[in-house]
Amino acid sequence: MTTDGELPKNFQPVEAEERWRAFWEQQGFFGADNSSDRDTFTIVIPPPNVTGVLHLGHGLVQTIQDVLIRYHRMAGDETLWVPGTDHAGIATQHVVVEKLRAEGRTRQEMGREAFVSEVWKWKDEYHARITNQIKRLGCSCDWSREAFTLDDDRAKAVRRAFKTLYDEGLIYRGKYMINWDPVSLTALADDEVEYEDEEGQLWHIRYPFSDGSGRYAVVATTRPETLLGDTAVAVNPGDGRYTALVGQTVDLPLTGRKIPIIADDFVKKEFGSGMVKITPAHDPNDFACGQRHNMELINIFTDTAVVNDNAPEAYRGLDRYVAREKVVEDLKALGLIEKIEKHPHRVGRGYRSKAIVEPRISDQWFVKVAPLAKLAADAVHNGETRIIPKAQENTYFAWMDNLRDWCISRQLWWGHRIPIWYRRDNRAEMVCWDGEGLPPEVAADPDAWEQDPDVLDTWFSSALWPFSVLGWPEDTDDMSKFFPTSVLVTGHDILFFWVARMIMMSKGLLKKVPFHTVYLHGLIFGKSFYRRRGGDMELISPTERRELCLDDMDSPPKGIEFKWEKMSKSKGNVIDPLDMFDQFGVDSVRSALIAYSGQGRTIEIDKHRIAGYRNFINKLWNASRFVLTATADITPEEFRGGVSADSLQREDRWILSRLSDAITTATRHLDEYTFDQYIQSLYHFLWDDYCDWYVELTKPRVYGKEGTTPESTRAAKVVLLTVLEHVLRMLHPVIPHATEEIWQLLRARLAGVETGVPVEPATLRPGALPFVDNFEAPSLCVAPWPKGRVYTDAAACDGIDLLQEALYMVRNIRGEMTVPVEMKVDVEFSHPDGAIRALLEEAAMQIRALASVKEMTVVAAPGVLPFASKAVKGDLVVQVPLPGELREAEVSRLEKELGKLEKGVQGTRGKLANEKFVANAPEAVVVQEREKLAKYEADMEAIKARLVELRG
RNA sequence: GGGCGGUUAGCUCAGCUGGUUAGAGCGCUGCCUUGACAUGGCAGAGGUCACAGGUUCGAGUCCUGUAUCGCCCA
Repeated sequence: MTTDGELPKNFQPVEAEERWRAFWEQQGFFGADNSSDRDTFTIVIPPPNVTGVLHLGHGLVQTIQDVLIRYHRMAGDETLWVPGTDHAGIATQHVVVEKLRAEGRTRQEMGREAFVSEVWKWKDEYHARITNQIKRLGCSCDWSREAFTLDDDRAKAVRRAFKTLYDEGLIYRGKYMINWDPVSLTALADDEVEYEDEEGQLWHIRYPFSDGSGRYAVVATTRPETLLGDTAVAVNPGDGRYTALVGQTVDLPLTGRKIPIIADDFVKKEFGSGMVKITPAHDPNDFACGQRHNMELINIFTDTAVVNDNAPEAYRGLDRYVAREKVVEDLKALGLIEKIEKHPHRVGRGYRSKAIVEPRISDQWFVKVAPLAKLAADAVHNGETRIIPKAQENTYFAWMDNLRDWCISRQLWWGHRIPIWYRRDNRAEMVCWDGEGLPPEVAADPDAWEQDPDVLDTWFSSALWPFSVLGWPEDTDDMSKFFPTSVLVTGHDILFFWVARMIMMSKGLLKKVPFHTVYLHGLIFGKSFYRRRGGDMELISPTERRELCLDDMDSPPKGIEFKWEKMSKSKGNVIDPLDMFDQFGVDSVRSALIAYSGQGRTIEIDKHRIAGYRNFINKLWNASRFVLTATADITPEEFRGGVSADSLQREDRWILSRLSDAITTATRHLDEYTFDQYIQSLYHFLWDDYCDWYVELTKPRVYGKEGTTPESTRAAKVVLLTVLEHVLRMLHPVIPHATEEIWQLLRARLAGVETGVPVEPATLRPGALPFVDNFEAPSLCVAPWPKGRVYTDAAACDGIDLLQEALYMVRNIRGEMTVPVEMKVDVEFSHPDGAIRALLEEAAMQIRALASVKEMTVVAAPGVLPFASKAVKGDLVVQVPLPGELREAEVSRLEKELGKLEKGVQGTRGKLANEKFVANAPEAVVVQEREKLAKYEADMEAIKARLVELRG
């Protein structure tokens, strides 16, 4: 570590991050104690998939959690953050299958066991990558409690949950229509299908009536190939056009089958001709209709969506889209296509494989969700769990009211095996077993039984996550100490997939909510660039984007536009967090993410904003560098001794008051989950109040300029250190590495660690500086969170307000009149109030330093000067004598000033002229307006008078 | 088609229960390498708060409608 004599000019993030990460881990600061008697604060991580690598969305969700966790740890809670990863059944199986395919292997020829062990290898590699990335972010998880959704303890929980629900009749098996993914070869739940509007066609097909009349029933369909599985034509019973036809039959083309015309309410009269084909085995609505009419189910596809033997020979073995073309061709040849129209329609795709889903009848396991959904909806209604932002609660309720049963079986090998054994000679006889190994019946006669080959939906195990990671179903100390957990942080896109199901399972199995608060953040979007070509927008490829250096430009060149879109590799709009870490440091990325977190559903992140926080951290670093150097002579004893109240100067009392406010504000924002405002409030406190004002105001004292006493110098130094130390503590949750780095430098200097003397709170001594010195803690991450509202000095604040105003008036003149800094000016302040004159006199040294002033005079009434730039604010008048040639510049400056005042006066005068305003508005508001007007008018008069003087 | 959310400075966003001349960061203009910081300092320009009505003494803020973008659901 560098000593503060040779601190680098800029903060070096990468090296510091590594060092402090190792230190925190070594010291075990992040382990939680389930035997402590402190209040708990618990978060269970949304487990990232082991399929991929960290993206900025992970960065956001982990940072929000870490901010909460670090804050509560500092605030003294027994704090636990459980990390872990998700086995992601379909996604992971998918990538491993692809990898095998590239190697010329298939899972079928390998066999289940070999394949699964192959997936475990993949999992181990990616798991290591993901966890390292989470650690790189600085996350303060308790890694001793890390869990994986497919490990042994979680398997126990899954079996117990399954058996419990099975015994209660909430899990059942049945033959129903499900969404079949013909690439992943598995069933999907309803919410695992993504629908998108695509340009399709509507084929109007003639079905000849069987009566030989030569007439046709015309049906419209978006999927002509399914004709091969049709079992009826349906009309609406109220459709007068067709009432007479019901009961007759038509000849189903290409198949030689006759099918009936039936009446059913679900048919829309307006769709096509009002007659629709019914394919009960390949469409959910038709399936329901088929059930009502007791129809046969003709499944015409294999599991890879190839036409099977239930169809006429000519079509067998064709892929569904090839079959479509042939069916249409054959129908055309027969003259049975009436017309073909363009028709946009919704196509469902598997959310992992992106394959078009085929509705299909099959035997699957389901969770009966209605009773669980009611429990889950009630939990939010009655406030046991609250959702932030509140608007999302409506979305949640809408979903809970419309849930269909949840298909939980997946025809995969990677996942929790369904804990059901069937008797081979009678599959209706089954055993559900939640213990280890085989159920006793099966163990007694293994050959007579076989286990269900399928695995459970990943979300089934994820739904148990908040309690399975704490040891449920065992009665563990972690469960009794840390459950229910405090907050769940996740993206609003998995409110249903995951959040709702956790609440359902937790309420259903444990009769408790899994967490008291759900905080939903937005999704991160990136900038994609397009070139306008005619009416079309053409995506600029990632390669060209790099060549043109579009990302480094502030605005795109002519002809190129950008759009914010969901990040995707193909669009080239992905911001790689690891790149950002290398470029700007982890703390900057964390800060930017937190600053963005207040936004709604989409977060449009720009790397300039990350750079902005890099600058902020650099500001913090340099302020600290200055303070450390300037206060090098302060001993631990002096610092711990504090400062007596009477040696505090006005600016000290002001900054301590401001610090008090900052503590209250920052704490409130963290408690209210307004993270953007938390960091913003500290940003301004540090940069504006502390750096721009306090540090500058105290410089004359710190440097011991004439007129300062040693006691005043010492007070300034102690306050500089005290405020800085508090800011470090408050920023630590979001900027953990840089703050620890600086805080440890302070601690090494001030804690008196070499003597091992415990630090005594300075607050205990009357009249002493009322802020506690906290260097007892070995690390900032376990230092106490500052307590708010301990110090207020209104008079000091008024004084600094006036001083700032006075300085602003002089600086404004300097700036507007373009007076170079090196040219020192003389200033005359005038004010009728002697107390204010005294205040200005006292601040003379500071005013000279901060406004480049040579001679400063303070008088009761403005003097007559040869030529001076003049500013007026109420009773305070500032005159800056300047060379006569600036007369014109002064006139235009004053005119500009006058214009500003005019704008203010107009509004105010208008209000006061309105009788109704005066009559109806609260007295305080009216008085305020009157005072305002009086001030404006007075200032205007003064400026006008001055203008007359100058012109005359 | 139903539901929800957004529309505030060139860009990205704050703005709580209606009441100072509507704010911030980045970008922009001018001056400045002054002994923490040019990843900086000081000063400055820039907004009819999407549009149209309404409620009110008073609307960025509340209500209705329109436009537009986006998300979810059918």
